[in-house]
Amino acid sequence: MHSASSRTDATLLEVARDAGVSKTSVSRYFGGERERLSADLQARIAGAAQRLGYRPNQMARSLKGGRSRLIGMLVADIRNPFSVAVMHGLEQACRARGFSLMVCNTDNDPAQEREHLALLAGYRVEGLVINPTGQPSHELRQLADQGLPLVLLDRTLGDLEADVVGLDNAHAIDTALDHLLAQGYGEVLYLSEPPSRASSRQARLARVEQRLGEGAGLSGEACCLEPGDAPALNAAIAAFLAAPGAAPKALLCANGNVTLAATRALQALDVGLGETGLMGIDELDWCELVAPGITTLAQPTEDIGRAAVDRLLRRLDAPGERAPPRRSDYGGRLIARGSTRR
Amino acid sequence: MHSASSRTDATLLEVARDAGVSKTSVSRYFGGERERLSADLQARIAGAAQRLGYRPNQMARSLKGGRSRLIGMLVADIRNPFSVAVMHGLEQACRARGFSLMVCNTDNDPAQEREHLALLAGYRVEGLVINPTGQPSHELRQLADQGLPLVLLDRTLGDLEADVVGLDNAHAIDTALDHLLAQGYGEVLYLSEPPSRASSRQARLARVEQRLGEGAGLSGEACCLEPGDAPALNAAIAAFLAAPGAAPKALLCANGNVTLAATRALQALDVGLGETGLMGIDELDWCELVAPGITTLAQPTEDIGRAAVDRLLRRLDAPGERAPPRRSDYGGRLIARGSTRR
DNA sequence: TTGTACGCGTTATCAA
DNA sequence: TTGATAACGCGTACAA
Repeated sequence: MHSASSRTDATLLEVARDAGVSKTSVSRYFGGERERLSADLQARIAGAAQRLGYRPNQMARSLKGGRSRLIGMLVADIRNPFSVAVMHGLEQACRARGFSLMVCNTDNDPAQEREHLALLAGYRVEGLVINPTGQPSHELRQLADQGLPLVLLDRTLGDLEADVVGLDNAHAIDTALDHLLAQGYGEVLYLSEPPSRASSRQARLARVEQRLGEGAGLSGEACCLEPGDAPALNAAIAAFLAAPGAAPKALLCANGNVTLAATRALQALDVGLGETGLMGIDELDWCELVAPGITTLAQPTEDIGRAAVDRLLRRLDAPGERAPPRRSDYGGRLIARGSTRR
Repeated sequence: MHSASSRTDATLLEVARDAGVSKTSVSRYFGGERERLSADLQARIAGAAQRLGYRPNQMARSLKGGRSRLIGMLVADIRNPFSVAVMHGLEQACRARGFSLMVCNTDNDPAQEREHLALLAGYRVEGLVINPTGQPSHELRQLADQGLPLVLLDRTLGDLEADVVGLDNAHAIDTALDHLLAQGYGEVLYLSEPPSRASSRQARLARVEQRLGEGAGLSGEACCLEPGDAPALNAAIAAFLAAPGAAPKALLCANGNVTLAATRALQALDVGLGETGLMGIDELDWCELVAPGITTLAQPTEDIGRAAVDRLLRRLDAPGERAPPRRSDYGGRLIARGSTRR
């Protein structure tokens, strides 16, 4: 029963010989043209393939046809649940349309990004979905210039010619601030990681500053801190809460990581949630568990994943068209909980 | 600056022509044999490759050489942080040793598992790391019989010839129960998903029942529920807490999912953590946030990932040896928090 | 409906 | 140190 130890896979030719037919027929059988074969041949081929444990060699297949049927994904931080959720949507959409997804994690490291890019290019992925780290690397620009379909998640990247799929940041900020206002909060501290080169952070920050500048019942400030700098975060929050002001105060967090850090900080400062408002962009499964529940704005991650694949395949179907980059924005969903109930 | 829209990658032959050398020399240059080429040739090839934006075609490379340099991973639930953490370790280890990781998510669906298996086999992965769903599929058994190196994460799978890497379940249970005992709890409710075909769940459950049967200061029971059946869970916990008994009571959760569900249930029942003990296997980033912090037993996920790759490559380096399956167990790390402090 | 012959981009073998 | 040539496994004309 156990086969030889050589680990040589059966080839199309072997199947053909075993079945007593030609290579072409076997190729047709596995290439989705079974109808064109006689019932007899089909049975013989199926039998032989079964017997030999034959599997078409994708490498050879894509070498010949030029179609690898592979989509690459570059994700900045695989441990970020948001990235995983998008990846899940992507993968589903890819499979549904006959593609496979090759995922590479860069750990926010430009060197790893370059390395992985070379890898994906080597496997001749037909499209690339990227959750970019910072500046577009030379490798990436080169691929883009070659005309490889590119979709950026959540943020634009320099002047790169690529579609962008992500949250409608201005609308998301409006939704959040309107919610806080409606709940009776008047003073807001917006917490974000440094927006430096991440366009989505810039967009959110800009909208926050615009809204807070307008007045209209809300005032406050924005504060950008390096992720992981807990002391600075604690200090910033403490200062905000200690500052004089009659209106109830609330914290708005730019993403899931910040929400996590801010929740830690509030616990360290022994501040009650709700009394002081807390709200974050990105829904996480623990947000309902931290009493009395943390209000979030959930991103439609599956939609985003699907949209990314759509963009990619649209470009693949119209090769050489060079349509202008397009951006698709999706709205978030407000999940109100106790942390914004006074 | 912009290249043609055709998306045809430069080939080795084109580089050779542009550089005025032979294919062989270019192949040597990119195949890691640069030392054997004269400085002049090296420079000419480098220039031409640069100019043309050449990237070796992995497909063709692996077609010829038979080495795809690909490791496949099949994960049952990509949204499980434990899986992601292991995947992270795997990926690092793969890269460090010149391999790439192709990850497929099965969403616990046997049909998807089969499909993805066919895919990975098609790309001629040289090894497979699997977080199995249930019964070994026919496809999987076939690959194993062919001698494809296989590593199972966390659970054995029927009589499949494969290495297994995971937690030392008996030791983990002992650590957990000893901790609960030391903290003064005497009555334990062990919560798990149905162990049906998952060997690690069986192992944990068996050890729990053995220990609870021994007495030695601990008594209690085990309760297996379908994931997501919140009403049943609430009822089970309520019954446990209502039952007469002098000793302080504690819940022990078999994995992260169960911990999440149990935490929800305890909140619904308005039970204070600590007063009633709560402890879970698997560390999650929110466990410290749910007041007063949830005690966990963290799995050494990165170690597990690395070990899996080690096993795989060891078999790859000794082809045809058919060493007997081997199992590697790793110890967990206790993270004591307020939920087990009375 | 079935088979023959060639090429995809690369590496390996052998000769110079 | 270099180069010519034959595979690798498959798809796809084209011919029968």
